[in-house]
Amino acid sequence: MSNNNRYAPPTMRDPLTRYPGYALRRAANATAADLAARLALLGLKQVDATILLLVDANPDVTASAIGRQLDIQRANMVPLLKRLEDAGLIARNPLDGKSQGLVLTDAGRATMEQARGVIEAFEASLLARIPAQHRDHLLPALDALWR
Amino acid sequence: MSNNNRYAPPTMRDPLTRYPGYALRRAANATAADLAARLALLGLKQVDATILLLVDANPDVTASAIGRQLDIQRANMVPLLKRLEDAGLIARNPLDGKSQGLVLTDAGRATMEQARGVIEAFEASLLARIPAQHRDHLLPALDALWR
DNA sequence: TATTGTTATACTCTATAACTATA
DNA sequence: TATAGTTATAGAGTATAACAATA
Repeated sequence: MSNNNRYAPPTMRDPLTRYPGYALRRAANATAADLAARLALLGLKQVDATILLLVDANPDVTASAIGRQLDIQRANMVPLLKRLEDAGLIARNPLDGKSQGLVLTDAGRATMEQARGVIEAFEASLLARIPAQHRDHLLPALDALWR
Repeated sequence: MSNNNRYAPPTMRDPLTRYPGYALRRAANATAADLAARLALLGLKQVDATILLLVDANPDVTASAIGRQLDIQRANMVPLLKRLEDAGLIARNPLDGKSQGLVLTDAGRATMEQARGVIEAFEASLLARIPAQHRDHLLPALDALWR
């Protein structure tokens, strides 16, 4: 007989599950793994898709500005953008002698549109898993924690 | 004049902020940084505190069982538990010729109690930041995403 | 003086494979 | 045959310091 049926207590007591902050971390990890698997079909990581959408919405944005927006160090943007550039998805556009504006290539725009479709499907499946009476409360509650 | 007042659009357009899944990741990162800073005052990382609470609630639990509960690979539990053992917080208790039950030492119990206090204060401050009408919906919504 | 882009580097976290000893 | 504990190792992701060139 299983030890995990409704008549017996679960094998391990987890005193952390009553904490919203703990549930927040676990839910973020679980859903991130889901999204990562979906984006991997496009050859993209989460951060790649995020950057593509951000560049699309902000043509000629700089690497530094993206880093500030996403909490990524300037230095760590370098290999990230190099990968996207090597993949032919973004191009650099000198703004002055120092800054470089980033833009999507045609291929980048096409990939971005696919990524947006994947993200929207992911977000829909995420919302669908939440009981209806809680659903609309999630985004405002989360926004209060980071924005 | 600032570019971020209520009469001008923000400097960068972020098309991702309307997605609950994105907000989930950002909120998790932001709150994890907060908790990490608080626990660092006790010389603990988040995973350390988690393990201490789990061992306290489940005396003689095995390393493998903790790993399953927390989604940590067996192999990665080894250095984690070694650190806690070296710090004198946990002890190993042979169950049979193969398994080792983990228990808290007296020092481990004291540190665990402190960690629990830090976590409860963190969780209270987290909930306090969420508007009252959304507050009670957070935990059930998150639970639906990972449990 | 502050900012941009960059290089180099170190550290943490995580994933994988393999091995042994025991249940 | 499956599981527990372990070792070794490789790969991400991230943090820090430093530098040159430009605003």
